[in-house]
Amino acid sequence: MSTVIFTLRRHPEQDRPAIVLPLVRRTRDPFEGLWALPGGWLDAREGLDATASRTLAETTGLTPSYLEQLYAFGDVDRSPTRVVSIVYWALLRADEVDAQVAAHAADGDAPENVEWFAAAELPELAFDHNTIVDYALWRLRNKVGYSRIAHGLLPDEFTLADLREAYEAILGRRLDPANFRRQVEGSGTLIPTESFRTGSHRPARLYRYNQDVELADRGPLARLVQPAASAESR
Amino acid sequence: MSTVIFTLRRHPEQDRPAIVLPLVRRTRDPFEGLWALPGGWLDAREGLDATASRTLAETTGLTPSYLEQLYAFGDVDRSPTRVVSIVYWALLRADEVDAQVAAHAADGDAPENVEWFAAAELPELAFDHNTIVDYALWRLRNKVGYSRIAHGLLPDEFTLADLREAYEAILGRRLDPANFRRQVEGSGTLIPTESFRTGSHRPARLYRYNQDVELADRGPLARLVQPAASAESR
DNA sequence: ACAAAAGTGTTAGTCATACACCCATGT
DNA sequence: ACATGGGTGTATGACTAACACTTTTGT
Repeated sequence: MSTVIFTLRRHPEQDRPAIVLPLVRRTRDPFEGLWALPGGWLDAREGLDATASRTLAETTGLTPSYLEQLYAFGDVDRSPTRVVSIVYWALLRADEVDAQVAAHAADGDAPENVEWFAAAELPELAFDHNTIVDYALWRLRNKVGYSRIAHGLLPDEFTLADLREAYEAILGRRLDPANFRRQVEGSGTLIPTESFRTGSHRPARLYRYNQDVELADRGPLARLVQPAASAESR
Repeated sequence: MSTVIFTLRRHPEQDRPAIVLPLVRRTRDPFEGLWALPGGWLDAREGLDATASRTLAETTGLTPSYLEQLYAFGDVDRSPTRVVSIVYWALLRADEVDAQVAAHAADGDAPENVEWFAAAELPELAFDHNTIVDYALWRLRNKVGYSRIAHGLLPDEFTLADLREAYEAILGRRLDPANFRRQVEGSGTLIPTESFRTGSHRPARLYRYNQDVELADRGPLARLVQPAASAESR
């Protein structure tokens, strides 16, 4: 069981955010010393989703805003000892990650052997994890085109530019601000607030996500899959 | 490991084809007597795709024209003894199924405890298999909208009406023949032949699928997943 | 001749894209 | 004042859906 965890990070020198994900350095064979996806072993008394949530919390200390099964990998040659690995992928809100990282830095108890990498510039990973990340990114890119999933990367309140930059980071290309505004406003998923973000140039209106709308349509799986995210009802 | 196997069947009394799938009657607890998806156990020396192909062949005696992993189900309450089941779904060409069924009928060695059911009128199934079939149908419906997957249900040569009826069976609604023709002709996946199917009214041109085009874009998984269908290169 | 499916043409509506333009703010 | 991002307006082309129409066969 492994999880590809995505969030958005704004590099200090750059002005545009990028997709980043946490990796864990392996401390034993096989692939000792290489970076790998965080994961854990399936507990006999635990559902698959619950296991993914748990291992994710153990790595990042956070609850994902979105969690979905990616694929089950089980080729005989993917590891010296053939292992079937069920892989999930998740989105974390950028603000929660920042808060968590800051808290760790203050306490001096940053998790050992965990590091965040830009998804576009990954090193060689253990097992078939490079392929797995590629597939997760592909799924994310596809899904952003027909769902509201990008909101899973943003805080409660955000500007249209924030949202657009999230889309741009995922898709890897610039979007027309004017057209983007109309599309997203017409989708009925945004609730405008009366607040504005000031600081540079003309203030931008802050929006809030309409929690009545699911981030993604999971079809007949929706009633089966109940992530422990009852915290964010509405 | 289970597989949802779809094919198209034209009922004698009806003129339109419908989606059907084979089920196996359980001969032991749990759920003895109920119908269930065909499946088998994972072999230690076998990849997941290979296992799906094998169990599919054991049930139908056929090689699928399309095979894709559906989902890994592993809720603790899905079975008295909690089992993680990796489920695949597959498409079979209608003509191959007909030939196989006819051969069995002639030999009198029709497989025991296997029966084909219309996907729209399933009985109560064992485990969570009703949900699994619903999900497979949902995936099929979605996929038919952005891929050429419906060709996996058809023989080498087919008319546009055949193809349209396959789409209609999957989507559950009628399509405009004129618009359907233009869309599919413009997609570049069809090769017209010089043959026509006669028999009723004006003869219809037969087409052939362009094997250079994949039935569906599998993204970064494409190079990993190599179904043993090298028979149909070109 | 007529019914029915094969196949062509035409039109209206919707949507994505490009881009010109005005608005409001910090410097 | 002016640069810059916020926000509005508008034209164009692509694609979808609806449907009238012609063609070709079997009966």
